[in-house]
Amino acid sequence: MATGRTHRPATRSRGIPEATVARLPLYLRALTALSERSVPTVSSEELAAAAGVNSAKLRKDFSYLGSYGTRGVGYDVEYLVYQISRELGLTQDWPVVIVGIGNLGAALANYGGFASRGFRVAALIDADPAMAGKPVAGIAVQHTDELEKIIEDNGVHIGVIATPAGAAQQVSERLIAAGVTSILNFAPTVLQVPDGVDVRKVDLSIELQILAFHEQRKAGEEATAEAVVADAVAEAAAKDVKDTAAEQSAEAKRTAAAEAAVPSAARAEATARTESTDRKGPDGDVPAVMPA
Amino acid sequence: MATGRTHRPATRSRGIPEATVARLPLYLRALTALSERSVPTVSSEELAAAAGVNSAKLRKDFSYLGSYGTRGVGYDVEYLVYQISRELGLTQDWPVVIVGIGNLGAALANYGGFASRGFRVAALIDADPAMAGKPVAGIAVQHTDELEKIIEDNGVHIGVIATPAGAAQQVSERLIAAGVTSILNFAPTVLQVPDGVDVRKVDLSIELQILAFHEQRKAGEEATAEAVVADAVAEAAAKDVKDTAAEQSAEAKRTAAAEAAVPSAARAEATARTESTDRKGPDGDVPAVMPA
DNA sequence: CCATCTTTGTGCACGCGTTCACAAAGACAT
DNA sequence: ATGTCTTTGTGAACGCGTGCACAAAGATGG
Repeated sequence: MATGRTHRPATRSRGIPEATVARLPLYLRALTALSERSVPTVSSEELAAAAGVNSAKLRKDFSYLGSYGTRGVGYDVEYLVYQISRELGLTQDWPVVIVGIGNLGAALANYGGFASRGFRVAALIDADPAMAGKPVAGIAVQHTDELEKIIEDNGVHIGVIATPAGAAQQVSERLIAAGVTSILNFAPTVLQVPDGVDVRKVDLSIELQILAFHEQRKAGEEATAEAVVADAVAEAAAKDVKDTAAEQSAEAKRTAAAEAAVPSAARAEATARTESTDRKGPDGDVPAVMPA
Repeated sequence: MATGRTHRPATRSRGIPEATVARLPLYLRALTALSERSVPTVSSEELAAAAGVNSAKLRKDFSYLGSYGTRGVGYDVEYLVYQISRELGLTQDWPVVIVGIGNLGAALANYGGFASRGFRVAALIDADPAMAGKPVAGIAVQHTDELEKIIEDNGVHIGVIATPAGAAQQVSERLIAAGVTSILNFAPTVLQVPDGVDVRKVDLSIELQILAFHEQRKAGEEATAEAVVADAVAEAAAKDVKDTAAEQSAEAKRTAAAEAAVPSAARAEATARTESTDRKGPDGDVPAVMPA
C-alpha cells in the first residue's frame, strides 16, 4: 500500500475504528469478485484469505458493522456487499474533480475503477490555458479559473490533487474555500488544512523509499558479524567527524562525514558479497552520494 | 496516504519501528527542502511542523537512528539528510522496472521524483507487442518476454506493477522468480507472494472509498436524532429481510434488502437536508444501487 | 566560571489494534 | 428431538505507537 495518513486525530467515527474502515474497501473488492462468480456465501476464513488478512481480524471488523453472518454457514455475499457499500457511503454517487491534468492526472481520469465504485469524475481542471477544452478520457479539461464555479455547481466534496508540489497548497485552499472537505493528494507536499477537512496522501516516492529500506536490510542481513563491526566503525567515524567538525561549515561537515563513512560501508558490502552469492548494491560497488 | 501494507508480520527491522521507517522519507523531504534553502540547522519543533507531525514523535523517531542532534541548538540539516538517506538505503542507486505501460505506467515513468531520490528506471515492460520499442519518458518499452533477462542483467530487486488486475499476480510471480524481492503494486489485487518478498500497495479506489466514508459521516452528523432513528428502521428492515428470506435465492434476497432499506435511507437523508443547509447526497436523492 | 535559557532524548502511561481462544449459535444428520 | 459439527462473535491479553512531561545536555551571556 501507500503511505501518508493525515487524519483527524483518532475520532473513532461512529464506533468504527479507522483501521477497520481502511480494510472495508478490501473486503468489498473480494466480495464483489465472489459475487460476480455467483458465490452465494463465504466463510470468514475464505474471505480473509482472499483479502489477505487474518480471519479473526475480519470477523472483528464485521462485528463493528453488526451481526451479518450466520454461524455454521458464513456470510451472505450479496448482503454483505450491500452493507459494506452502504457503510462506506458508496450507495450514492460522489462527484470528484481532478486538478492537475499532467501524466498522472490523465492516468487518474482514465482509471476505470472510478465509475464502477461509486465515484464520478465531474471535472478535470488544469492551470495551463493550452489544456483548456482538450478532451481527456472523454471529458473536456477546464481552466483553473472555473474551479470555484465547478465545485459549487456540482456539489463536489471530494477533490484529487495531481499538480506539481508547488501548486498543491494553493489549490487545496481554493478547493476547500469552495466547499471541498476531502482531498486525495498526489503531490509530494504536506498540505496544511483546517480542521474538518480530511486529507489522504499517496506518494510514490515515499513508497519506494520504504521498499528500499527493507531491501537494504535484506541485502545486509546475510553479512552478519563482520558487517556489524564495519558498520560500527563507520558509525564511529561519522560521529567523530560530527564532534570534531563543530565549527566547520555544514557543507564541509557533510562532505567529511561522507568520506569517512562511505569507505567503511563499502568494505562491509564487499565482505558481504564474498560471503553470500550475488547479493550486492545493484548499481556499482561504491554507494553514490545521496540525492540533492 | 494510501493503503495496503502487506508486510512481514512486524519484524521490527534492526530496532527501527515500521511506523518510524514510514516517516523517514517525510522528514527527508522536509530536510532536503531546508537544505536547498541553505538552512544550516533546524529544531525538532520546526522540522516537525514542516513534516506535519508531532515534535515528540519526531525526536523519538530520530532517537532510533542515534543521537544526531545538539541540545539547545537542534539538528544539522546536511548531516541529518545524509544519515536518513543512508538509513533508507538511498546512498545507492536502485534500478527499478515498471511493468505495464498504460496511462499509469507512463505517468510513473515520467515521474521526476524517481531519479532525484535514489531510484533509476532500468526498464519499462509491457505485454503489448505494439508497444515494444516505443519510447516512453525517453526509454524504449520492452516486451514481457524479456522480463527475466532484464531483471537479471540489471540486478533489479524492486519492481513496480501497473498492469491490469488480471495480470498482476502472474507478473509478480515472474518478477519474483527472476530475483525481485520488493514490489510496489498499483493493480487492484491482493498479491500472493512468498515470505521474504515485500509488497506495498497503492490503490486509488480504496483511498477514495475511505474518503467517502468520512465524507458521508460528516454529512450525516448534523442530522442527529431523527436520522439515527431512520437508520435504525432501515437496519431493522434489512435484517428482517435477511431473516425471512432465508430460503430465497441470494439475488432475490439482495434485491429485497435494497428495496426495504433504501427508501428509509433516503428518508433519513431528506430529513438531514431540511435541517442542515445544503449538505446532501451529491448526485441525486435516491442512492443508486452499489456497483457490480 | 557560573547562571540562564533552549532544545534534545527518553521514561512512562495510555489507548488503539491485533490475535488468541472459546462459548454461543445455528445448520444438518440421524 | 437430540447430538454433532461448523463457524461466528467477542472477551481478554498483549504489543506497538503516541504523546506528555521532564531531566540532562549543551549553548550563550555575563
